[in-house]
Amino acid sequence: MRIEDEIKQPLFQDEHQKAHINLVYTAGWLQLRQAIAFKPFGLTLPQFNILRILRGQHPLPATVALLIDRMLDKTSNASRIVDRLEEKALVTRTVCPANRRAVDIRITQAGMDLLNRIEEAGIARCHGMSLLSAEEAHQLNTLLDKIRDED
Amino acid sequence: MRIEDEIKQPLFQDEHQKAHINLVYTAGWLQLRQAIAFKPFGLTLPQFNILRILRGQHPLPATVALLIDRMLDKTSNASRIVDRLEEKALVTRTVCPANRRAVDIRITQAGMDLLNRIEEAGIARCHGMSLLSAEEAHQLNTLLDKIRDED
DNA sequence: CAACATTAAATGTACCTACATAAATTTGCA
DNA sequence: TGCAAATTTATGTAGGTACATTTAATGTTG
Repeated sequence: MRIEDEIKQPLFQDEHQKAHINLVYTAGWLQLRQAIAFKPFGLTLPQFNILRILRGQHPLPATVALLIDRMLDKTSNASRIVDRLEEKALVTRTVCPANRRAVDIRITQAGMDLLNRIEEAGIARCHGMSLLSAEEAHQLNTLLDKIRDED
Repeated sequence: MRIEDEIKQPLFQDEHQKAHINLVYTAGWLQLRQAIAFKPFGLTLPQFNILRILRGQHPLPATVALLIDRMLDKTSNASRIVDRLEEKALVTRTVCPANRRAVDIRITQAGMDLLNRIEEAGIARCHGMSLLSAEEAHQLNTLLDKIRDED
């Protein structure tokens, strides 16, 4: 469906404004679908992403600072997301012996098992993007990188 | 900056997964910049968007249902966003005489003035997108629409 | 060494989404 | 008419972002 019809706004100032709105709308569309897919596993998207980072580190621990560094959303509150994972016994938190200000965060076996079950279910695959050819996906990457070029 | 470097993940499964992450990341990047621009005016992005819809309706009122219909984020809670705008006296809420279940929401003069000041400041223009040519913006729109085609 | 600055994480606040449910009103129909 | 169903908004709860502040531990420096 064209973006015009999705949000019932028939005219945009120009192709740039339309692309801006389309980009934000489409990202939200993708994230909503992913969130719904994760719901049966009792995970939110940020929780899933942190679990994956922890698995990538395993058997080494991660600190909160490392999680923030690796996360898509740098300003999110990793500390409180880890709270929820800890409540569900998917991660452990221990004071780092080498630097007692820091906290060592590790994925548990239960966390590993959950990630495996999610991946076996094929949930983590990129829904939606499958309608693009590899060439189109590459084109999209190029355009997106260009948008952020002033960074 | 390439998305690989932004999130310190050197390798992706394929161009599709990369495009997915790139899309979500870039949308967040754009929205954060917009949110920062609105902050001096005491508005959040959803509040600004609702104010614009109300101006589009003016002098007719809008109902909550109409706002939801026009918003990018269909599942957002328009009712509570209107709460905040009402507290700031940027909108009014009156029971709709024709249908007393519904609520007539109208932008106030203060709301109009605020929108004008924001637009004079050029805040609402599409940051970032300006680095794309019109042709590229069009290409981007085509790709994004295609992603959501299974809708 | 003591005082101060810096760092790492946690916490508080405001506002947001997502979703379920409640409350009030209107509509439809036996 | 009367009552159930549908509609419209508001509210409750869980979890998220954004940002300022606090707390504890570590570095640094006179």
